[in-house]
Amino acid sequence: MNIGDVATRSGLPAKTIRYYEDIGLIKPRRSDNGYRCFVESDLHKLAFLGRARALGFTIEDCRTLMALYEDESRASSDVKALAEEHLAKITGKIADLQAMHDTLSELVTCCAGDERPDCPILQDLSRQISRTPD
Amino acid sequence: MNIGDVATRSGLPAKTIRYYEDIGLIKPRRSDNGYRCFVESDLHKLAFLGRARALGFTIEDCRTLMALYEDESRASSDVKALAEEHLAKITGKIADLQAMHDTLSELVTCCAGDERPDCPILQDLSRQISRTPD
DNA sequence: TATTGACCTTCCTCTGACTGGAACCTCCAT
DNA sequence: ATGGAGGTTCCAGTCAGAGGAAGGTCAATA
Repeated sequence: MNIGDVATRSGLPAKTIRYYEDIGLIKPRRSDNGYRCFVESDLHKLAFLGRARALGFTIEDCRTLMALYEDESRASSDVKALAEEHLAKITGKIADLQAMHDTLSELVTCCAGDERPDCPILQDLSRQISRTPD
Repeated sequence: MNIGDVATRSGLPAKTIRYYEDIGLIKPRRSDNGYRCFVESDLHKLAFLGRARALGFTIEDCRTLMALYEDESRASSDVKALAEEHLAKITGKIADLQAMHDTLSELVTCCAGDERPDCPILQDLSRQISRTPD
């Protein structure tokens, strides 16, 4: 298989696949003409990577996950620990975004959104900061 | 005020303040010794930027918000539109993260997390992808 | 006066995970 | 012979700074 076929079947852009080879996540063979020559196991790895990335794992996490996947003697606790750590990060991000959302949506609700300049959004952003006491 | 004072009072790192000058968000004067010389209005702008960034607005959004803030004849609808656009992006990100969270937390729940290699997380990541039909 | 240490300056590189583009090569069909 | 669709490498850019090196400045102290 050439890279185009693998891109189609894995759903990953060819650029991304080349990048994954660059950073050592996959090691496809080469044909005599220099083209990358993918076999089913390469495709399988790429699909694995694609799904792990879709779950928000970093590339380094993916590297670890692949290593665990290929290690027949792994302990599932190692996988679970990695996933839980990642889950905690996701939870944190959601909380951050939710806080932004809440603040912003309240400001948006308060803003008339008409042709006048008065705007609670700008007012909030420009709140006076505490001065140093004289 | 030197940059250290402004950093303390605005809560922004000095590096960030220099960067904001670099990209033209602020234009502090210089003292004879070459030091940046900040006045209250610079501090006010930095606080504005800090809050806008804390709400997740991009730097370019911040640039626009500052321009609107300084434009006495702005229409609040312009501010509101920008905020609503940003709010929609936040909402989208939350949904994406929530989907990851849901999937991942289910997988984590299903994983025994012991010394055995069997792991539903890895199983899910390595699901066979559909083959091209023969 | 010399020196210390805190503070300031610019400049350069690095981050993550790609994406876009240029310049060039290869294959297959016409 | 040519055209177009694929493939290749390499370089630069993204975003919003962070980290660090090399050096200048200032105020206080010995």
